[in-house]
Parts: sequence; C-alpha cells; structure tokens
Amino acid sequence: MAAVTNARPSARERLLASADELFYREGVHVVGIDRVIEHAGVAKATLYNTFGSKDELIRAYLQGRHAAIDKRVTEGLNAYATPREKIVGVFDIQGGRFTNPEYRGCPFVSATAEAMPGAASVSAADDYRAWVRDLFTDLSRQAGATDPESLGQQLQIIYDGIAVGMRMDRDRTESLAAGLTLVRNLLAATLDQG
Amino acid sequence: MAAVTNARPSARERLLASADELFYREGVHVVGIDRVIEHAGVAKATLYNTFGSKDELIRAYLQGRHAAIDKRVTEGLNAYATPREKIVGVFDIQGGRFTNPEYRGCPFVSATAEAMPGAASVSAADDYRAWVRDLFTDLSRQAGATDPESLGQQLQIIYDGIAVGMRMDRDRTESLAAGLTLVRNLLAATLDQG
DNA sequence: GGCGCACTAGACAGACCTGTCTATCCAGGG
DNA sequence: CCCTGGATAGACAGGTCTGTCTAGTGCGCC
Repeated sequence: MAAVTNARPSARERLLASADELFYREGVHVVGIDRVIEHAGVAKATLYNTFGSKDELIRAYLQGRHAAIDKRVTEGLNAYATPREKIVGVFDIQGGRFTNPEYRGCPFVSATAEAMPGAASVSAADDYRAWVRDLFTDLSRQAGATDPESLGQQLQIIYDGIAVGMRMDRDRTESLAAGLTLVRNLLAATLDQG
Repeated sequence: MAAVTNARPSARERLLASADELFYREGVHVVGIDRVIEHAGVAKATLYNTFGSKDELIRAYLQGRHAAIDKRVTEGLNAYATPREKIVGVFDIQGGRFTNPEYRGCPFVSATAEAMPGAASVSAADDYRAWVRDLFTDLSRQAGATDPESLGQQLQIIYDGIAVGMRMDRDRTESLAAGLTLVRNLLAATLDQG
C-alpha cells in the first residue's frame, strides 16, 4: 500500500498547464518555448515529440480553454430555470471570471490579435466563436425569440464588448454591470411582446 | 518654375506611414524595426534619433490612429442633426471603416493584447478609450439621458463588441447590422420616456 | 567656400527565437 | 536479464530581434 501513485502529472499535462498559465498571463507571442518547458520541468525534445510545434501547442492551449469554458458554462447553467434566465446566466457565470484580478481578456481575442492568417490559433478561435454563437442562438430560440440568429449575434456582441472593457479599463465591475443592464434591456425589448 | 518642391515627405513622416501600414496589418510584435525602416526607405539611426525606441514608435503610431479617428468622427458628425442621431452616426462612420476588407480590428485592442503593463501602447490605449467613453457620454448627456455615464458605457461595450466581431467573424456586414439594431433599441429604451 | 545638420548604409553586439540532434537515464514487462 | 519506450539535459544551427556605433554623403545657409 501507500504505493503512492502520487502520480506526478504526465509530461503532456505539465506542458499544457505551463502553457496555459504563461500564454494566458503574458501572451503567446511573448512567451518562448524555453520558458514553457522550464516552468513545466520538461525537456524540449518531449515538447516537440508531444505537440510537434509551438503552433500546435498554442492550439492545444486554446482548445483546453474552450473545453474549460464549455464545462463551466454548461454546468453552471443547470442552476437557471428558464432559457431566458440562462441567457443572463451565461454573463453571470463568465462575469465571475471576468472580475478575477488575474483576468487578462478573452484568450482567443488576444492569441489571434497578431496571428498570421493560417495559424492554428485562428481555427481554434473560429471553433470557440461558433460555440458561443450557437449557445446564444439556441437559448434565444428556446426563449421564443422570433429571430434567434439576430438575437444570438447581438448577445455575442455584448459578450465580446464586456470582455474587452474588462481587460482594458480600470473599473471592471462597472463594465460588467453595464453589460448586464444591456442584456436585460435587450431581452425585455425582444422577448416581451413582439 | 517647376521648382518641383515635390517635397518628398520627411523621414519622420515616412517612418510613421510605414509603421502605420505594417503595424496595423501584421501587428506590432510581429513586425520588426528592420522591416519598418526598409519599407520607409530610412536608415535605422534616423529611427532611433527620431523616436528613441520601438516602444515610442508604437506610441506614435497609436497616437496617429487616435488623431485620425478623432478627426474622421468629429467631422463626420457634423452631418447629423440631433445628439441622438449623432450617437448612431458614430457607428455609421466607424462602420464604414469596419467593413473595409483591410480592416484588422481595433488597433488599440490588438496592440495591447500581449503588452507588458508599462508599455507605451497601454497608455496610448487608455487615452483612446477615455476619448471614446467621453464622446458617448457627452452625446448621451446632450440627448437627455438620465444616466449619461451608464449609457455611454453601454454604447462603448457595443462599439467594442462590433469591432471584435468584425475582425474575427466571417460575415462582417451581419455583425455591423446587429450592432446598429442593438444601438437603436438601446436608445429607444433609454431615451424615449424614462 | 565652409560650417552644420539631417540623413544614409551597414557592421556589430548581445540576446532570444524555434526546432533538431545526440547521448543518457530509468522503469516496467517479457 | 534485457529490451523498449518515454523522458531527460543540453549543445547546436540558423535565424531574428532591438539598439549602438562608425563613417560618409548631400544640402541649405551664412
């Protein structure tokens, strides 16, 4: 007993955790491979055997962020009863992240800000944005919107705008509060009566 | 005659034009000094004599963008009669830029995406964001909003959200149209009756 | 003519980047 | 026992980055 399968995480897991922390905090262009492997305690050859290139490591980092957000939002939405409440719920759930002092903006917006057209980050960001759009559109449809695509897109605009404001402006709670007001008024105007 | 004061632009002007083009199209981190000076046809020593560092060149580039937007918006707004129309006018005027195929997102969002805390780009972006905020807040006040600060912030969220969507999504006109709908509904809800 | 100044070309330093390669180690399974 | 496979450290190649420095050029103005 005490086989102590203390199981130090695998090299792949440590690399991803290190990449997630450093890439998010400082940026995918700013952080070099050497810092990622040094922080992970992993040899450089292991990184290239596992991921093949820095670009693919960035893709894996963004896919991990996507999966984590999906899980957090999907599970969090169970606490909300109606589709309409769930829409506001998305902003509540993500707003909790946004107000974290370590929040540095949407990782997909940041990673693609200076990406070349074919970069892995771009396709990872496309996937994420499609997921957000579908989430809002589906909830809008369930809430009985007459034009759920349009409402979904408007919600995504607010979602993006809040994320930008919370990264770049001083008072973050202010930005989140204004965004929530915007969402509630939008839902009232769109869903109550036609 | 024909003194042909063809007046080739000064080294400073050529550097700024080159930086504006390359930094905006490809990103301030991606484009190196060598490419800026080569495209400008200017010696490296001249760049460092004129601006002192790459960081200050980036600041000058962003200040130039800020001044150009200020001029374009301020002049464009003369065509709109009421404060309320002017608010929508800001989105019309900037929307024209957003739909340009060379649009690559808000230069301040992109330049600061991976900037270190003390970088020149951060303070230039702070100045720009304060200008946008004041513009919307002042117009909201003139339009008779009961809480112009709140309305101004909500408008900035929409403004930022449109810019993000137009950079990252396929169909740009769709994003702009949704944003304009959002703005009009917001104004109707906020300004008509109290 | 001659002075000063803005500019030019380009080498150079020193650091950092991604990615490859060698050589070694160690644990688990047959 | 030995073999395999994943992991290790670290040198290395070849390139790029910012910023400095030297040396020289052309032009306006006194």
